[in-house]
Amino acid sequence: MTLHSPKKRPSQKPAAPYHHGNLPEALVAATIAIIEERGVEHVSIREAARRAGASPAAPFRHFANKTALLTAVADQAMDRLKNAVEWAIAAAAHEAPLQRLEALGSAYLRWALDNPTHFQIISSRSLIDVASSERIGPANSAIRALMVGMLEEGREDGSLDPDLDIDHVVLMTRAFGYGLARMAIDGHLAEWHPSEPVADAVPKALALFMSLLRPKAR
Amino acid sequence: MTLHSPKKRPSQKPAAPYHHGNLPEALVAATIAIIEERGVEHVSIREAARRAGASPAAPFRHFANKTALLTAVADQAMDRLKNAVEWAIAAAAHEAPLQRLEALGSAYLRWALDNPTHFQIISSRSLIDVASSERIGPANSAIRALMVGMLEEGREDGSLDPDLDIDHVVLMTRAFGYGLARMAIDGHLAEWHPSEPVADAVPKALALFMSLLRPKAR
DNA sequence: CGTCTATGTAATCAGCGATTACTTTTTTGT
DNA sequence: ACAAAAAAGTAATCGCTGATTACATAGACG
Repeated sequence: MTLHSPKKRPSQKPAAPYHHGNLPEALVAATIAIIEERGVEHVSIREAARRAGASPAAPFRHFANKTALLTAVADQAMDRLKNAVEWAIAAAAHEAPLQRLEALGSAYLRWALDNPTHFQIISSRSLIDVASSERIGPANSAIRALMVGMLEEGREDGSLDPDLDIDHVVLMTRAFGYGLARMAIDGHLAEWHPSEPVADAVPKALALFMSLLRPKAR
Repeated sequence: MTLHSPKKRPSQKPAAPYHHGNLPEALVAATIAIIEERGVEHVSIREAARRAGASPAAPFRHFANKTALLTAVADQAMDRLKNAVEWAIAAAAHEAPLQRLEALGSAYLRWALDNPTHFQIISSRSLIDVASSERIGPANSAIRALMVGMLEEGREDGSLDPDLDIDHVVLMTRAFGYGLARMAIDGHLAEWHPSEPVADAVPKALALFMSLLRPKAR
């Protein structure tokens, strides 16, 4: 006890400094882990704080409430979905417009099935607050704009019936894709269509839908 | 205090007998009221018990847990949806098969928009336990069977492309209808398609979808 | 160096789902 | 008719939750 440095904390491990360093990110990561382990309905602020090594009240310094925390998770998830979609479109850049639309739908559905918990969060409107997010609304608008562009192109080159109102085609397409993803993730699909594994039925349904969009042989 | 009847309870009002009479039903009704007032995520067993005039523990004599209570609500809601759909089909009994399918879809969507809270409950797979319900699974199967019947009829009379696989058409149709209903109820539709009131967009999207199902002019 | 601010904690509140032990009523068998 | 059993209620309690308040500490910055 003579020449030892007069540190107040002689313990070996760094022993959790008073300030975490990056608590917000740690909380988001912990929340994602909870969701993946136990489902989105079991998320609790206190558990996230526990995992991040903070007190139960600490999260409230960074997130006004539980909704804000989950909205931060949703923001991150939405970025990933948007990236997945944009990457798939870029890979299909040389194809016909309705092929690219199908690629978009395929990427959307694949991402949803691969990341069901993230999909549930960005889809929820009771757990998150879309209005207070800076990413979710714009990302959805961007995806919609891509769809509109492809459909307009398809109308010009004759691969889409020119009488169709594009706004409603976009809505119909989104309703189909969203409904299919939710059915698959929430378990409705397995109940409704038990004859086939979900992973097989989803792309088949998408292909069928796209085939209806194209002009029939005449 | 002499000739009065020796009743133990001389109070004027019946004063809440020890046994409620029909607590299960009262709890289901109270739960529905809570859902409609404050949303499905604010349902609590204790609040339902309070409204039914029972102690916080009383509900557990009739429902094993919160899920069981909400499943009872869902059972009742599913009956109503099934009735709405069957009534609409009966009213269209004289029409062509794809017209009847559209009538089914229209009734489904109208019921969903008119009863958003009930729709949310029967659609949820985290709040209720479909496997332990005696109504939900069969009702869904019945609706699916109606759709299959109409589509088979449509294939025979030439109003549906005979190459289409009916199982996948049914799945696609259900995904579209379910997705559209959820988008409308959860608020996605207003975000995605802001140019038009939800109540206008839904039937238009349905009509558009049905038009794709019919053979094109050739 | 000293102060201000950001970030953390402890203590507390009301509400929740669920369980246990106990009480009261109704049903039922003889 | 009546006692025993079953059904239906209650009170008290547990551990958990979201959120708030008052206080403590660390870091940033003049």
